[in-house]
Amino acid sequence: MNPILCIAGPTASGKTALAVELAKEYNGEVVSCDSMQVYRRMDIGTAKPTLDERQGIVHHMLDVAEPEEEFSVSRYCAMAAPIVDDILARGKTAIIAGGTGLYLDSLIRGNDFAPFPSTGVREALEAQAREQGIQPLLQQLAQVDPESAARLHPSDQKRIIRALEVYLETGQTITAHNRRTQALPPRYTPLWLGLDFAQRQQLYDRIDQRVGLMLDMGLIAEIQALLTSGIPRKCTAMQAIGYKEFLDALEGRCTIEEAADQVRQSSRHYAKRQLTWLRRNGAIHWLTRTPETGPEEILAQARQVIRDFDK
RNA sequence: GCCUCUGUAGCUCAGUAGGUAGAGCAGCGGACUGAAAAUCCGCGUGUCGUUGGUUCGAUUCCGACCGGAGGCA
Repeated sequence: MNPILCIAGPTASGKTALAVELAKEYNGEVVSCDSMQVYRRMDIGTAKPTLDERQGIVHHMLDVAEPEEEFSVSRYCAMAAPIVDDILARGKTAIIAGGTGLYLDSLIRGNDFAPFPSTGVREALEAQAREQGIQPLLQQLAQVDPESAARLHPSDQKRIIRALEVYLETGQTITAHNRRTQALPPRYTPLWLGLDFAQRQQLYDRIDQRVGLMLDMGLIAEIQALLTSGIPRKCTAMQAIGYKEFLDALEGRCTIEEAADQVRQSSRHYAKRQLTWLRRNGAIHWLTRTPETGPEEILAQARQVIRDFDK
């Protein structure tokens, strides 16, 4: 069988459980692919698999950064690729499981990223955007990289700034850079499995349920502990769904119940975005659940896909 | 029981000086290459409570009825 399995799907779709079951059957190790589970001390709100849930299966890429640290796709790939290679070298199956589409694709395709400016270029551009609006920056971009300027929506400040900073820092356009990395052959060719539901509502119900569970498990206390440890409120980790909203409640901007509603809402929106990302990946074998299908049936479907692949 | 207000999209509400209606949120779709749980874009037909009447024409005016809120008894 293919030594690399990729398990994708929206939040609360059951990726963790499926990954562990398949790891047990195919002598595998799990490589988590989640932009928030990389942070230590953020366990409940990120739905990081507990030791019990891991059932003795080795999990990589969990707890590899402090919440106040900068983390990024590029760092993720730099750390995860050697781990995948090592698993394969030891003759085991690498099971890459997670919901962060960009990280998943970048790891698999072996994307190479343009250097990140260390000189405060970004801050300067952001300040300029704040003072004069994005229009001058977009015009500046149009001068050096007309393709990007045309492709990017004028409201997409974040990407306009990134495109500009890549040019200012490297002297090359992000368009040229992307073209080059896309021309490279993919680093891995995994067997893709995707989890989805026949009825969107079923996913949403699971999300609602999970948020309640997180509260019961002590999410509020987890956030308070992070705050007492002094982590800055505007670091990347604090943008995580379930954290930013309850932070508002803890700081008196809303009630706990309002925050919980907001978390459910943001999670639904997020799940939808995840599905949009995944849907364009034609390599995914979708395992679709209905209210009647239990975890065993999903596992059986997964086995079937793997068997078919081996033929 | 009487009086007043109210009934328009899944929700909250605008509006039409009579020519069959539009916002926010929800929902749905999409983009995405060093913040990605981030960031950004697109999509609005619904017996205008029911039923009579006036009118060429009613969601809009009038009546009755049925919901809802408040007030007086």
